[in-house]
Amino acid sequence: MPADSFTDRVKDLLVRIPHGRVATYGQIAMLAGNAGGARQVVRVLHSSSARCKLPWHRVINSRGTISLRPGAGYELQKELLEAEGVEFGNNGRIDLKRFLWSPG
DNA sequence: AACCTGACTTCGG
DNA sequence: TCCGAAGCCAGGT
Repeated sequence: MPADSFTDRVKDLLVRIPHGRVATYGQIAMLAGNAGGARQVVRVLHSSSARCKLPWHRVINSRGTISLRPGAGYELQKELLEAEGVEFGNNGRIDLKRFLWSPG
């Protein structure tokens, strides 16, 4: 498989997300050079998280909430993020103003 | 090659 | 602010 595909660039970006920060699917897709490819980021996470190679828990949706449904990993992701210092609001939202990762 | 699916995003009501 | 519908791309079947 190609080494510089969109998928591989997504992997590189994911491992660059700093500890205690989060990124959105759309953001990763855009940084990887494929705006609108948010759903592909999901696929990458499936592949890599299955291999326990990437910090999949640091990826959330544009609303600042966890996309996983309760019982399907939601609580796990929340705990992992809180363990890194990410704070959740009463409604389970993360303040993207403070925790969203910026490659700059 | 066509169809299906998914941890999304955006828009309108 | 919340909900439903439509649009989106790539990999798996």
